[in-house]
Amino acid sequence: MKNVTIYEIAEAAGVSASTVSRVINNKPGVKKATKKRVLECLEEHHFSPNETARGLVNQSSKMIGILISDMRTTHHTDGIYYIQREFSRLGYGCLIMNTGYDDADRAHYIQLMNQRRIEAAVLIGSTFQSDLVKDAIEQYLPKIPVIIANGYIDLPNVYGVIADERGGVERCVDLLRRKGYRYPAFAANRETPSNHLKMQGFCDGVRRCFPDREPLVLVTGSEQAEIEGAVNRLFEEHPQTDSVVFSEDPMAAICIRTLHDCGIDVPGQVGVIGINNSFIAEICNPSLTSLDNMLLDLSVAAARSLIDVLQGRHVVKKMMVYSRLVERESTQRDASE
Amino acid sequence: MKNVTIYEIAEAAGVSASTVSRVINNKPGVKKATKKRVLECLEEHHFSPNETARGLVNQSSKMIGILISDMRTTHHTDGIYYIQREFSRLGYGCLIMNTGYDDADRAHYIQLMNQRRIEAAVLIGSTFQSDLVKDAIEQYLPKIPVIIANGYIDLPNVYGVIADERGGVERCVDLLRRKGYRYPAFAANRETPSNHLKMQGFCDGVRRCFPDREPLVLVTGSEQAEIEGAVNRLFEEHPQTDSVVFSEDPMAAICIRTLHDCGIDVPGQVGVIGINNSFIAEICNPSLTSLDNMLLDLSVAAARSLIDVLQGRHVVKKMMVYSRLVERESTQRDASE
DNA sequence: TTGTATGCGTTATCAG
DNA sequence: CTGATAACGCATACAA
Repeated sequence: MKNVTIYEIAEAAGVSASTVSRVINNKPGVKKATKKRVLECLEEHHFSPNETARGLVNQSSKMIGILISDMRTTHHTDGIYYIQREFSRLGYGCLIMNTGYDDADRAHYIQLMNQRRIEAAVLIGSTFQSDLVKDAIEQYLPKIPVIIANGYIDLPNVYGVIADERGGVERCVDLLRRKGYRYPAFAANRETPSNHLKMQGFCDGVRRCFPDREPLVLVTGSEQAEIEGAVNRLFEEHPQTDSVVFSEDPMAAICIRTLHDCGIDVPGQVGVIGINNSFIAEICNPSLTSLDNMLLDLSVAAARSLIDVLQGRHVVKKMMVYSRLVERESTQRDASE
Repeated sequence: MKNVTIYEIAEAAGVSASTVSRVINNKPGVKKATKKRVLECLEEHHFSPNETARGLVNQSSKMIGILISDMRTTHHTDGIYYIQREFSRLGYGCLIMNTGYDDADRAHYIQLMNQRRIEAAVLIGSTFQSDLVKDAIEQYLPKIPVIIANGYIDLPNVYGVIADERGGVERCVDLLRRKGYRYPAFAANRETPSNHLKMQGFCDGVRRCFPDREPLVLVTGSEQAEIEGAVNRLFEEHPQTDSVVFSEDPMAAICIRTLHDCGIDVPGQVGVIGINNSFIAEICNPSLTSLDNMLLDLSVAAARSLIDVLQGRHVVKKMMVYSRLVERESTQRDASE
């Protein structure tokens, strides 16, 4: 019960395989009548062309590869979704792989992508900015366009669109000062290039807004218990702390919960800011002020660029999408105190 | 700068292409020495086999297809993640497509999957239980194993593992009664087979726990504003309502926010239950009692089944994963009132 | 142990 | 307008 081939169609229609091929691909130079006949046979036999064979002869897989560390990190799924939809529209399939955070594994996945002869690749996340990944791209994907969402690698075939994390977080500090907070801290879940930029932005802001202060920065881990623990420790060891910027909304949400359970008022006693402006920011109580780093716009830009490259248009190699600070209740207090 | 082929390797190593092929595939009958020489050339030329060509000759794409309505619905990404990882381990690539909710589109995507000659398919979500999808499977994927996560279609090559939504929601009603709530309502975001089962479970529960009561059920839409509106309307039109079960956690979270803004106490005046036991349930304030329908376990079971089928083992055609009710603060009141 | 020839399903290049 | 024929890159039966 294998799939029917153009030869069987050809036989059924009393023509040659080439004619069938021409009909399938809407090529000119086929008599109306025969075309109609072939079309009928195609329909009747439920023919659907073998893309594998097509890919072989056309030297084109009509597939793009999407690499992501872990697609369960929700703030990236919007991007994948968008990219998949756009490329689907153009007849491309999307091979999606979760690489994890180990660079050697990633190199392996990049090789796999090459074996599938993908025509372009999207790497999602700043953590793909590493030497091993760079080497792997040079070795396995040197000729196809590669775009990094929220990152950049300096190679001829690599494009990047990055978020304005540093500037965005710096503006978070501005906001905190405007609201009367005096002792801000910054907490990241893990060490990533992206989080590093956020830390830098935070330090920039603190040094500018509170020149006498040493920026207080911590790395917590991603588990709920770790974050709760870190928050508790933070307020024990630095009781003067009156505001925290978190590298991701969920962390901020957990912080709000934790403080609430300790009887600490947000935003009255402590101001909290998250990053990504995700759904969680809306449903927090108090709702969460969050830095929207425009991850979706970023993916949109990435997809557009990639499509442009594939269609031979000139494309900016590296660009930045500006972020936007969305104020909500978690920083809403008078600048009085 | 095309990719190097086995012929070029053959030439470089001074052997024939078939020998190279044998080495690559670790087939027996190659002299140690030549094998070593070939291996060196392979390494040196950065050879990586063209999976497209392999697929053509082997009649196997080494790809599975994953169809999902919208991967932004977070409670499904865990499943995709797991499935991708398991199949990756076996050397399979995952072609992932977001189909949307239109059945005709889905049929189209199923055809696309066939063109790529995927070796198995995973359909994620109860909404794939439709006649058009069934027809499409019969027509385009009649011979490869297809598994539906949280659904089932009666076809020889289709397997299904479903969640115990009906029983689970019925137990939610039990819990509410035990906690002293008397006027429960149920709200779903949209009409899906899965939500339908939940509604039925709710009705079962109400009829058993409160025989004199007519079950109160509403469909709200998925947007935040729609849900807020529905909640407000619910308590206007049915002021006696003292508890609500929502088809998804985020809806419940929004409800908690909305009630809080109206000065209605949860769980004191109103009990709230969500479904999926997602991250949101933990960070709600009050934290959210939620029915864990074991979506991850469900995906695990689905992946296992699919792998078993592919490896020729016998597999249960249809199975159910039991749900688990996780009590948190949003229903935590004494049964007094 | 190795090489030759053939085919996988399709498209493209020629002739006719 | 249509039909042979040769690729595409690899694997395999068969010969040597």
